[in-house]
Amino acid sequence: MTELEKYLSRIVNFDKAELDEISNLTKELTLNNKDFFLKEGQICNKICFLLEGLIEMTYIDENLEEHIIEFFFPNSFVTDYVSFLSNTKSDCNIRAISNSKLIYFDKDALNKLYDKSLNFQKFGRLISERYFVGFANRIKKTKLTPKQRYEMLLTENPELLQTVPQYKIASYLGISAEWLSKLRGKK
Amino acid sequence: MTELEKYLSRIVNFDKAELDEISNLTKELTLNNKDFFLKEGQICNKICFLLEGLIEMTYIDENLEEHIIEFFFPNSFVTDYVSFLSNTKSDCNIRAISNSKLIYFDKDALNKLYDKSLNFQKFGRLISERYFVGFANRIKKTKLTPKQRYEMLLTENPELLQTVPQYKIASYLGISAEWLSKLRGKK
DNA sequence: CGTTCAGTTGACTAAGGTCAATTCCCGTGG
DNA sequence: CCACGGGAATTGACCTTAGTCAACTGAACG
Repeated sequence: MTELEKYLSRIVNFDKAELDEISNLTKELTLNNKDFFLKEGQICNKICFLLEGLIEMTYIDENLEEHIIEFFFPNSFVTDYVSFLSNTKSDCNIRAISNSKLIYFDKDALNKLYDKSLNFQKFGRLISERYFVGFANRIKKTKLTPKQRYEMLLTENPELLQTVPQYKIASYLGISAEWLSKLRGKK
Repeated sequence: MTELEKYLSRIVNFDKAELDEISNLTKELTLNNKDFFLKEGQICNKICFLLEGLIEMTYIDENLEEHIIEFFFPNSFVTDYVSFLSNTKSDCNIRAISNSKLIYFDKDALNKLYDKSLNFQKFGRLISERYFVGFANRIKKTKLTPKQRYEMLLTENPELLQTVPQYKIASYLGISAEWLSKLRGKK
């Protein structure tokens, strides 16, 4: 059983034939460090599953400043789901920040799948729901102060601080790199 | 055709029988100003459709401070979708802030529906996706400064400032009521 | 008319940003 | 093995934004 199949099986109770059908749709993709998976202005028409490596998703605001909005780790889906769903140009960049191996579905393939059976529809629904729960929690965290957000990251995701340079963490938390450094020093 | 049916028809191409089936599952609910639809600690097992009135969703942080995370307007769905989906206790309050009329589905009814046909699964998926797009945009906005968030609200949703008291707007924006007042004065 | 609660205003304070200088780390070429 | 060059992190001085608290205004409603 592949990593993708393991992951999927935890979400929906697919039978062997269904898993095969999904696996047959996937294509492989290799990204080197700093390669883009998606550039601002493109429409995202893929959903990726990250096998190994590390990916960042950034957003460019109206002042042309780039903010990290998400890190993606192996065994999770990588996509600009908003662009994907609404078929609109992405305002995000998605970029490998270490050499990465992925597999992906493209949109047409996925939509065909959805129309094929209840289980596949259910799968699509559950993917959305998972994404959604993650984002909803993010919104709640934004009501915290930067310092609280940093402390929460420390307890929930300490390994992130080892694997990602500090200025990227700062961007993710929405604070300046200098201030993050000062926060860390204060301990 | 009811408002709900109109709304649904814009999402999925249901036939008459399907729409009837959905409508038959709904129950009516009236909330007076300040009545709760959901209290912290409860599991949300309903999805409501707001017919008239105004609803707020708030979140109580670890310092026991209450923050508004969403306003709901007529012809939209009202639920703590996270609690609903993951079957966990909500950390949110959902409360009418004017007299409101709603109809709702409960979870069991909806799940039965989902298993009935592809179109209903699709409906569930699309509901999630819509919710999701809304939340994703919220996350991007949190990278802006409070002032920028206020200005964005002004241009995108000016009527909100008429219908909702200012201290609630401040809570929604994540700033103090005094500071919002000062921002407004500076124009 | 008082009460009450939302909104405003001002003085003060604290959190966090900005800029610049410095140091640290690490890879690369000699 | 060393020198140096560049990006990341730290530190300090200074500034801006926003929070806090308290006093005041103002409208709404009995």
